[in-house]
Amino acid sequence: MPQPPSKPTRYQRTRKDHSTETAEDYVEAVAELIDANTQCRLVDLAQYFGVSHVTANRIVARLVKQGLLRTEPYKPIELTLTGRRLAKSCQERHEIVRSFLIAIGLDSATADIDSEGIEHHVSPQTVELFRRFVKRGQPNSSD
Amino acid sequence: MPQPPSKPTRYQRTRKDHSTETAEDYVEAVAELIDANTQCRLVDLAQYFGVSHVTANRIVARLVKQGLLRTEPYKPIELTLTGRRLAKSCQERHEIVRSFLIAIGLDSATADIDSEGIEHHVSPQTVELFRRFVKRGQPNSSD
DNA sequence: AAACAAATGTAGCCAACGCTACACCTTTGT
DNA sequence: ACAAAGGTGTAGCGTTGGCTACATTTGTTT
Ligand SMILES: [Mn+2]
Ligand SMILES: [Mn+2]
Ligand SMILES: [Mn+2]
Ligand SMILES: [Mn+2]
Repeated sequence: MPQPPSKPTRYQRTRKDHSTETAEDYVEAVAELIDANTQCRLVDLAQYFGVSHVTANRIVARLVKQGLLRTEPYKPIELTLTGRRLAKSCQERHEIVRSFLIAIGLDSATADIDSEGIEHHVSPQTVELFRRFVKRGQPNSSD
Repeated sequence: MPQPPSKPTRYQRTRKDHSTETAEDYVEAVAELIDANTQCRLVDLAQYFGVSHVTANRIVARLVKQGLLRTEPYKPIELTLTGRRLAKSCQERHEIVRSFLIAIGLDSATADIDSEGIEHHVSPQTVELFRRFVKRGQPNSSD
């Protein structure tokens, strides 16, 4: 038998979301820190995520191995082209989720928090619906 | 100095969401399986989540220790009162998120998937906004 | 009753992501 | 130049959640 696809459960989708979540958040953070601060040091990342520098260091090492970041010992952290692209698309998606939550009436502080988790679980279809909703204010009629 | 609260980053909130996610999903699943099938066996849970029975077993053991589930060897899994309450509130929150996504135009299959991840990251304020949005039907209807 | 199938339990492995403690490198200030 | 401070690296530990392999118990079928 040629391996029936046996569609993954929705829980498997959520697990997959979580397995890419760290990479997404880190490249996004590196991009933001470079943008705001001209460079991104390990301590900056550790503080940004509220973790120890050891945790940040190990994660950075893995993302280097995955081709998203570039580092030299004791030097600031840089994005590869792939990393920069991923950061950009994550920032856009994140911002759409955040502004959508605000558009339906959430305060911006809570929107900051909620969108940080939600952003990794929205399908392209959902992002598109959010985007349209934000753009046109209220309506979401079918068109 | 008396330890300034030093508000947790939004990433710490997301990590906290994830740390309670498994418990929430499992009690919800146990409740649904009992409701649909009169009892919940370990294999049912393993299949439900798409994991091995070993993984399900270890998680069930931890939830027993946490007072959410009750088990006897080789017997079906039961909810404690605390577990049943948690299951109910999670089911309600999950259903609000799911029906909200449908209300803004998402197909129900994708809503099933997305809501499975999103449900754990919505603050009470956001749930309330979702609930109101669903209640007054499409945004065009006024009340 | 015996055999077989299914469910459950247990041992032991791996990876991710937290941490502390300590060592080493770099930068800064005197 | 050198000491202090700060940033980085590494060793080692804990928890969670995946897995395979194998043992044991339970249920079903002959
Ligand atoms: Mn983000
Ligand atoms: Mn995030
Ligand atoms: Mn869920
Ligand atoms: Mn999540």
